This record gives sequence, structure tokens and C-alpha cells, in this order.
Amino acid sequence: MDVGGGLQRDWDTAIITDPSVIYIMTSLPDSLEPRWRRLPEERPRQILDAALEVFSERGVADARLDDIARRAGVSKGTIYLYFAGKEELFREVVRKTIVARIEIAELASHSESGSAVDALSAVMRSWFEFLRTPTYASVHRLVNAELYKFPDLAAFYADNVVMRGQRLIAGIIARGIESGEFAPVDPVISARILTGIFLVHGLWCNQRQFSPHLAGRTDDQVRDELMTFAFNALRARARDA
Amino acid sequence: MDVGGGLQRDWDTAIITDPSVIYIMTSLPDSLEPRWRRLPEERPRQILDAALEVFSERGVADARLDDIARRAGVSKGTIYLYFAGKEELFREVVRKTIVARIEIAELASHSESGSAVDALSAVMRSWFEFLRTPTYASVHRLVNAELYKFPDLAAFYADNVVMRGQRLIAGIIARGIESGEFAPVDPVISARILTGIFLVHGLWCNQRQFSPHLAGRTDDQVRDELMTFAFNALRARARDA
Amino acid sequence: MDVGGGLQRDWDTAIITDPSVIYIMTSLPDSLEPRWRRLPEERPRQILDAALEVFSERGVADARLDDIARRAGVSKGTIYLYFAGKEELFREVVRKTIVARIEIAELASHSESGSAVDALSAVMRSWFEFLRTPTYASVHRLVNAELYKFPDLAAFYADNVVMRGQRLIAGIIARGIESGEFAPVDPVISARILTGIFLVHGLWCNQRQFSPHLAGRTDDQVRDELMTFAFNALRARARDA
Amino acid sequence: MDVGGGLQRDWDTAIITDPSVIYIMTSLPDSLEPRWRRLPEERPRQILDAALEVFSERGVADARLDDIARRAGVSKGTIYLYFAGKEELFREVVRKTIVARIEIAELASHSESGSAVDALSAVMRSWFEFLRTPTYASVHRLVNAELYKFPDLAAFYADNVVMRGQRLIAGIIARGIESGEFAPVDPVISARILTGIFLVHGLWCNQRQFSPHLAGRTDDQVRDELMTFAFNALRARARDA
DNA sequence: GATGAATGAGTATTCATTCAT
DNA sequence: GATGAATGAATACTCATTCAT
Repeated sequence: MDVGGGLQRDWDTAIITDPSVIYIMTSLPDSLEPRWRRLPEERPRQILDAALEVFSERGVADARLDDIARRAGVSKGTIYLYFAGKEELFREVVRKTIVARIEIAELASHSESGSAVDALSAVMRSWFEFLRTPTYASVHRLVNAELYKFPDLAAFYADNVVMRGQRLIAGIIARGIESGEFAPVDPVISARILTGIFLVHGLWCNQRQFSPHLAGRTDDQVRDELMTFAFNALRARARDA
Repeated sequence: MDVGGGLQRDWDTAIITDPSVIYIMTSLPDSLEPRWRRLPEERPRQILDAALEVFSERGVADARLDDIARRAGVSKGTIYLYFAGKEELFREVVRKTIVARIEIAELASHSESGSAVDALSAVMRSWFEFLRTPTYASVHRLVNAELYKFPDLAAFYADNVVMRGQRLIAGIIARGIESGEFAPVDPVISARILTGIFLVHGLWCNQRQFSPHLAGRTDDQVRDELMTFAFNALRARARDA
Repeated sequence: MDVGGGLQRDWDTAIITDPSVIYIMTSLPDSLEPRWRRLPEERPRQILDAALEVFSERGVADARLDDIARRAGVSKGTIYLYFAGKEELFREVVRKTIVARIEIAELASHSESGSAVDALSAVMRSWFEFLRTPTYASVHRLVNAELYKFPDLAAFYADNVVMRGQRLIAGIIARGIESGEFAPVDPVISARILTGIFLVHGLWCNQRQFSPHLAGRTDDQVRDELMTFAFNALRARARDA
Repeated sequence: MDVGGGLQRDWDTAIITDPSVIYIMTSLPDSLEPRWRRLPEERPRQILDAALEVFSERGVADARLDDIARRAGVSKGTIYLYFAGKEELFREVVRKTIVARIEIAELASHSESGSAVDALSAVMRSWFEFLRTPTYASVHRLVNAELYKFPDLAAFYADNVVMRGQRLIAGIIARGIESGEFAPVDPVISARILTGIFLVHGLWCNQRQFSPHLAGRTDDQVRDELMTFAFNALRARARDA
């Protein structure tokens, strides 16, 4: 699903690459000496990174393009060479970061081999890892704070992040029920609830100043507590059962 | 089991009084020309109500005092008679609404009599009811979206809402463990996780446009699913236990 | 025809009135002492006057709202209290001045009594008088320079100024032909041509720096030359006739 | 009587060369791979042509160098290789086009042989032909609209176009008076007025959308009406004379 | 107390101009 | 010569805040 506008080029593929080393060989097949040229295409990356920072620090409305430009090390006008405006810049920030987030989820899904318990553990660990990432902290605040002003982005986020993660977890739970590892709960419902648990706790971990209820425990402890709780719920035998 | 049933309905009307009906008759019924005058004492309330609406619709930065004034039925200048400025107005909105929210929690806590299961059920029901309230929807968005710009308010919120609610639930869980109703989980941890579950789902229910994972179920079904899940987790006997 | 947008109030009627003396009596019929109140409605007039000056000096695109505000003695923001933006301000300037111009034409038309020659003389004199007015100089430049960017205004101008003036003159010419004062020319064509003659010469008189061909003659001489030429053409008897 | 008939048609193509066809063959026709290269010598011409278009479409202030560059098929930077800046580019556009216009006038003046009536007819026809040219339409708008911001250009235009044309016509009129073809009018005054008539009507013909008074007649009819009127005026015998 | 006209600081956006390649 | 990425000065427009009435 293409949420962004008409301006995007092909920096998509460079997302994970360190911007300071993005070079490209000018392919002259017959040339003896391949020459490296500095890619102006790193500009968008610099701007997007700076924009994510500023947006998440101050919110979209309060973010000043001037700040973003300064932090990206470019002039204000340069932003407009790559993005149609503030709003479009924000769209790109979200879109790009969400895409990156999906990659992570994809990686996590590779751990589907083995027992359902092991698979779920692996997914939970890697997901929580991601949730505690500074990037995710920023995006999550933005999603909660501003996305309702951008319905198309919100839909994109819901479809590609929440639903996707939930489906991944639901699959594992279903497998676990089949294999007898888990009680016969509703896999979809359980997956939704687990997703929610991880989301809030990710948020709380990322703004510990405002989370007195996490006082005294490390992020890893919190994660382990969540996992324990999750497995308890999934393996539960109701008293009267 | 449904203890808090009779009183939740008036939360909204208690918190957001309809500005269009706050009038007072200045002459007796038998007067030929009854004249209505707006109650000056209600000014701050009207403004706060309008402000909550506008803030939650557009965010603090995008909210225009003009809109708030118009919606409150007063002039822009009047706002400054009661509040020092936009930011202070926002502070008051949050403070007042949080205080109102606390009252509710207090009320709910009265249902501590009876079995832990019944008490927890009652609290969960009444709390979820509140979470689905338009007022809460607004506040919750504001809390997630903007509170980090107001550290003092964030602390106030964390202390008085999250911690307090968590303590309430933890108490009930502890009681349930003692009475043998629940497995010997950590009451504080469980309370925190349950709190989180309810918060996210409250949020999701309040912005269903962006919550495809709730498609096909009513808010009440969602609540019941949460409760089932919660009790499963709390009553769990680990397989190997 | 209403060309302007939604903002206009009722300052229309005050057009010719000197802005510095626009006061209004607050009509309290029973009050013993009528009190005068400064009309905020003079603001639009001040702004429109300043805008006409600046627009005609620098053109619409080069005109700075700042300059207009300063010259009107108000702040920049004040302009936006009365006009939706720069373009709308320009529309109002043209509309208002054109309306004023029509009043003049109306006045001139009163001289329709008497001989056609006398009537035409009177109209020509009063029209040329108007053409040499500083206000008209400004408007005429704006019309020629920028109106093509505002098709609705251009149509308004063509209908209400050019066509109207032409019709007035054509009527007099027709009368003169009937009475035998003029040769049997086509009244409409002649009126159009005379209109054109006066328009260019008005323009030339108003920018004499660029009109070396007017060197050595006063505006009144120019006018008389035009009139002589016009009457020559209208009274002409073709040689071979 | 139609003297200048054969040559007016090429004015436009001489002045605005179509940029898309300025190429040169770099190899001989018998070469297997004929390759076309753009003539660098044509750069300035291409830019000037594009600039005239854009300037006349949007006005100097609103014209974007970007558009001019794109239309000229060059990069924005290239413009600065040939012109000092936007203003200087405009100056060159006017100078070059005016010069071209003068050549035309020169050509037209060759038709001074024969009767004054024939000569004047020829000049009028060829001049009006030129006035209706797209190029002239553009220049005329620019002259009226923006030249007052460039006093030196305005003087250049007045001296070389208006005065020169006027002198040409005045000469013919004087000849006609001498020969008895015309009444003893003032040749200079008449020439000025005739010039004015043709200028306005040229303008009106070029923006017929805004000229309801020309509705129903072709440009040629308009021209013939002007000529009839002019000859009427010139051959006039005042009633009382 | 209320009003709403007026203010002006703050910012997104545009575009002529420069310059490294 | 050409390019087009980069710049930053310039400016329309917004809106919180003030204050005379």
C-alpha cells in the first residue's frame, strides 16, 4: 500500500544503511576504473532522521522546519527539494519507519520453527526489543498523538503493524493449542490482548519518567513479567474446568 | 456480580454539563416577560468543557482559542479572565478531568466487599464503562499525545490515575490470593498488566476507525473477552505446577 | 454584479466620504445626549486607500502587505480582520473604485439635455477630468496590468465601465445624427473608437514621463484636441459624398 | 492599395523561433547514424523567447525562472550564463522585441510612395496586422503593465516605438494635406490620436475575452472601421468651414 | 465583568541566485 | 559551457495575547 505522495524516489531500499556511507558505483561496464560518486540521495535520509527526532520531541504542529533543517545539516529550502511540505514530510517519516518496523516483524517470524512456546518467546523478545528502540519510542508517540489527523496513515499503520503482528502471534497460539502446549483459548482474541499488553508496556518503558509503576525494575524484567503472565494465561486451566 | 451497575451512567453528564442549558430565570414565572440570563458562575466550566473538546479534536498546538471561545459561547477575551493563557487552560482541563476521574475510581473502590472475583468484576466493568466515555476518550488521547510536554501534569496523572487504579486492583488480587480464589501471582505485577490491557482496549474502542482488529465485536464483547482472559491468567495453574 | 467575496460589510455607501470624518450617531431615541462613537468601519476604507496606492505603485505581486498596513496606519494582522488575503484585498480595491467610477459616469449622463454636441462635450469633459484623477491613473494601470489574472474582475470592468461609457456616448451620437448635428456614422462604432481615444490619452497624460509625444501641451489642450478631432470625425462629409 | 501584403506573415516566425526545431546535423546525410545536436549559439534566443512567453503570461514578478528555463529547454543555471538576472533578462526581452518591431516599422515606411491615402492605408494595415500578432500582444501587455518600473526601458519604448510610428504617420498626413487629399488638420496631433486608436484596438483584439464591445466583428472588420473613421476625420470639412 | 478590535511575533513556503561538479 | 542541488532572504498568513470601551 502506497500511502505517501508523488515525490518519493528510491531511497526506500537504503533504509537500514548508515547514511554516511551511501555511495554508489557509476556503472560504466567498459570503464577500467570504477569511480565513486557522493549520492545526493542521502539528503532525504538525513532529513527524515532529523524530522523523526523533532516531530517526536515537539509534535508535528510545534515542530519547526528550521529545526529539522538545522539538525539535518541542510538549509530550510533543501527540505522542499525532497518533500512537498511539512505534512508530506511527516507522512514519509511514518511510512518509512513503519516499513522498517515491518522488516523487524518479518525477521521475528522466522522463529516459527520449533515448539509454539519457543516461537512465541522468540517473537515476544524480539518485538519487545524493538519496542524499546528510540526510533520506535518516537513513532509510537506520534502514532498515538497525531495519527488521527492522518486517517490514511492510521489505516496503513493499523493494517501493517497491529494486524500483522497480531496475525503472527495468533498463528503461533493456534499451533500451540493444536500441539497441546496451550489451553483451547481463542487464538485471535488472545493475540490481540497480548499485542496490547506489549504495546502499553513498550510505551511505559520508553517514558519511565512518567511511569512510577515500573520503578525498581529493568526493561528486561518487565518483559519477563509479561511473558510469564502471557504463558500463565495461555496455559491456564480454569478452576472449574 | 454487577455491583457498580447503577451509577456509571451519569459520569458524562456530571463532567461535561451541556452549556446550552445553563441559564437562570431572572424573574418569576408569573412575570409577563421572563428573561433568561446566563449564569456567570458557569463561565469557567463552559470554557473548560469547550476546551476539552477542542484540545482533544485538534491537539493543543492546533487548537485555536477562537474555537474554544465560540464553542463556550463567550468571547476570546473572556477566557483570559479565568485562565492565564492557553497552556494554563490546558493544565486546568487535565487537572479537572483527572480529579473527576479519581472520584469515579473512589466510588468503584467501594465495591471491595464480597468475593475478590466479584469485586474485580465490578471494578473492571465500571472502569471499562468509563474508558468508553467520550470524555475519557478525549483525555486519553491528550495524555498519550501531549502530556510529555507537561512533565508536572504527567507526574500528576501517573500518580493519581495509573498508580491509584493499580493499587486498587492489586489490593483485590491480593485478597483473592489470600482467599484462594486466585493463583499466587504477584499482585502488583498482575495489576499493572491488567491496567495496561484495559487502557489499550479502551483506546482501541474509542477509535474503532483505526482498529480493524476489533471489527465484528461490540464494546461489551471486548470487555467480556478481557475479563475472561484476566481471570484465566489469575486463576491459572501452571501445567507443571 | 457582486464580484467580491463573502467578507464585505456595508462600507460601500461611505465610499466618497472622507474617512477621517466617518462618525455615526448612536441612535438612542430617548437619550437626551446623542453620543458620537468612532466607527471601526473606517478601517476598511483606510486599508483600501493604502492598498490602491501600493498596488498601483508596485503591482499586485510586488506589493507587500506590510507596506499597505504601515501606510494605512494599522498592523498587518488588522488587514486580515477585514479581507481574506492579498488577492481578495485587490478584488475589493478594484470593485470599490470601479463602483466609484460608475457614479461619475452617472453624473455625467445628466448632461443629456440640450444639443448632442453640447451633451457630448459635457460628457467628454467630465470623463477626461476623471481620467486624469490620481485614483483613476492607478486603477487604469492595474486594469491593464493585472486584470487578466482576475477574469471575473475583468468581466466586471468591461461590462460596467467600458460598455457603460460606450453606451452613453453611442446614445448621444445617435441623437446627434437624428438631429442632423452629426453625419450618419455608425453610433456604436464611433462611440467605441472615441472611448478608446480617451482611454489612451488619459493613460498618456497620467504617465507623462513616458509620453514624449505629449510634450509641450497641457492636459486641457490634449483634451481639446481630442474633442476637435472627435467632432471633425463625427461631422465629416466624405469628399466624394 | 494593399502594399505591405506579402511580408507581414513572417513576423512571428522571425521573432519567436520554435525552440524545438533548432538543431543541427552533425554528420552528413549519407552517414549511417545522423546525430542531432542543439546549436549552442541559439541558447540566448531560446531563453528570450521562453522568457517573453512566461513574462507576458504571468507578469515579471510572478514569472519563475524555473518555468522559463524549462520552456527554453535549458537548466536554470544556464540562464545566468547569458543574462545577469531576472531583471536584466526582462530588459533584454523588451529591447530585442522592440528592435524587431522597429524593423517592421521601417519596412512599412517603404510604402511611402504613391498617394498619401494609399500610403496611410498600407501603414495602417501592416501595423494593425502586427498589433494582432501574439508577440505584440505579449509585449503590449508588458509595456502597459510593468514598464513603469523600468523608466529607462519606458523611455526607450516611447522614443523608438510610439514617437517613431507617430512621426511616420505624421509625415504621410502632412503629405496628404499638401496634396489636398486631407483637410488641413494638425498632422502631429492627428498622428498621435490615430496611433492611440490603433493601440487600444490592438489591445482589445488581443484580449477579446474582456472586450464585449468587439463582439460580433472580426479583427479585419475592426481594422476597416478604424480606417474608415480615420479617413473621415482626416478628410473632414467642418460644417462651418 | 465582557467584549472583540488590534497587535505583532512566529513560521511555512517560494524562488532568485550561486557554485561545485 | 551546462547542470541542478543548495541556499537563504523575503513574505503571506495565523493566532495567542492585550486593552480600550
